[in-house]
Amino acid sequence: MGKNLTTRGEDYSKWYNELVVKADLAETSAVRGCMVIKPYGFAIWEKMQKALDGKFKETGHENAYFPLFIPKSFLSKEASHVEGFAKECAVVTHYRLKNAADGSGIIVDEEAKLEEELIVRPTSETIIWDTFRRWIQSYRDLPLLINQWANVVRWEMRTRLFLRTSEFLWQEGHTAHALEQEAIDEAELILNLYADFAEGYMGMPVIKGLKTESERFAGAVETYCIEALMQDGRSLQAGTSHFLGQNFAKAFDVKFTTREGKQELVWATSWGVSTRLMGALVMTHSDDNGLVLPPKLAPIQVVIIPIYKGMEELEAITARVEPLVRELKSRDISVKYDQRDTHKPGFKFNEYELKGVPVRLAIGQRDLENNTYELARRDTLQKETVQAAEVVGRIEELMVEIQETIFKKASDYRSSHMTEVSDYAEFKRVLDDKGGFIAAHWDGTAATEERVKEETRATIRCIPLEGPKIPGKCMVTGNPSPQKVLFAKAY
RNA sequence: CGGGGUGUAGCGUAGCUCGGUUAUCGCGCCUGCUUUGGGAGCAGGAGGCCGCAGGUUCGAAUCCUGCCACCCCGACCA
Repeated sequence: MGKNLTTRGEDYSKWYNELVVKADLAETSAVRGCMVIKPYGFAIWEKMQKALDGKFKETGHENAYFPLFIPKSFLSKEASHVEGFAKECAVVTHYRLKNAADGSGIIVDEEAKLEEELIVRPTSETIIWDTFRRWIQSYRDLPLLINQWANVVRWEMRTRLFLRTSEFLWQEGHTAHALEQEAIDEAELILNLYADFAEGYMGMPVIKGLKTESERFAGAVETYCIEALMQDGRSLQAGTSHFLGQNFAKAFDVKFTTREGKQELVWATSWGVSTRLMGALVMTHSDDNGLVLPPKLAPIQVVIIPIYKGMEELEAITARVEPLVRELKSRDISVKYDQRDTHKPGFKFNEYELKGVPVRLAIGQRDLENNTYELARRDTLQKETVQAAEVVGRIEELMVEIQETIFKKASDYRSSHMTEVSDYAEFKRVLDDKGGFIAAHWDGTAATEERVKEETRATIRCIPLEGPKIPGKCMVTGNPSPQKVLFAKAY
């Protein structure tokens, strides 16, 4: 473990990569663009999964699982969908290997060529809608609210741990509805669910909005998104929820019989969040000492570190700690008592700070004599000495306080990096000097959006759903604009 | 796929311009003793096809050719 996590600003990307590796979340793998998620990182992902899955179930969704492979012909059934994903698909062409005749090793057996190539799913709309056609006959089968936890593969040119890997884990929801408005309501329900999760669990403030046409999901009529601001002033798309209209119903011929006996196409949504949220979590809260995890997602919420000389002292400390561990566990607080004799307390302090454990509790001879504990909180690095009788209550308070404090800190950062501008010169100046979100008027055309992107590398992150909608004039062309939109450099 | 860069122990590196004993240093790892309230100290030890293949040479980490891999900047993207 080094002390050199301090390069933020100068080289944020390097800082991020080192942090992910040193905090034991993940590492690059031997497979191009893929990563290995390590046990500590996966434990955080599992907490995210559990919280999200609970929310999906509360709102009537059910989990299912669909194939990893998609026949090439399925993908091409929806025109804009295939166009959006064609350039980044891994393709299975053969099903057998053999020993090379010249003994040089294993080669692909050309005789085992598939008649139809299989695509490793980049997303599952097509395979799922092919299935939905058989599941949906009548209005009684609707709405159909399905989610799947899965891995997908997108062969990106450039990858970054968690933020963009060739293979990633996610959940993808796919729903079918009898009425257009029902599907729109579903897409918005999920958008709000994602935002509540991001803010309530991750402590990460997000902006809910609509994507512009050019940023829209391939095959969607409307794409809703949540956008979060990272500490280097760039925006990260943290989740999307799509209203698909009847595009996939048409492509896969999914019709149902209405109450009146008529045949109609169903209305659809799809939505997803991925392990990218792990990257967002790291980039939102971490500091130069390492990760800062929100208590609601921390695999270890409290770590207890004994400070002792000799086995007798350790035994005395352990005798006092064990009932405390039981008490904390009974209150659903995850606690680790680290009595390894192979590392000194100072080493452990730094290790758990690096890993973002919200609360550290230290106990030594001094505390045994005074009947106290030393509590240290990760978010502010403040220490306090607490009487033994009050320690459980104080820890419970801290779980809430830390969750609130880091959310507030991230919110304050975002507020201070949200700038309203009225002209293009000011826009460029703010973008260069400060970064963050910039609210500006836009004439609604793809041409203007493209021009801004080329000239400044900033893109329209979203058209915000909330806040004032005051008309004005486009900062570039001067043409009328119904409301300001949010620009930022993005990941 | 375009432009730039780097491959030396688990990680980070020196050496390469100008070829020459046993390949440098730090972290980590192993053993022992002493330590333990903020990343321990001392002593000893293990670990290398110097990215791969070929060439030049008495001799190659170092020079030449080819290949491969990775990183950064673009284009692409959750």
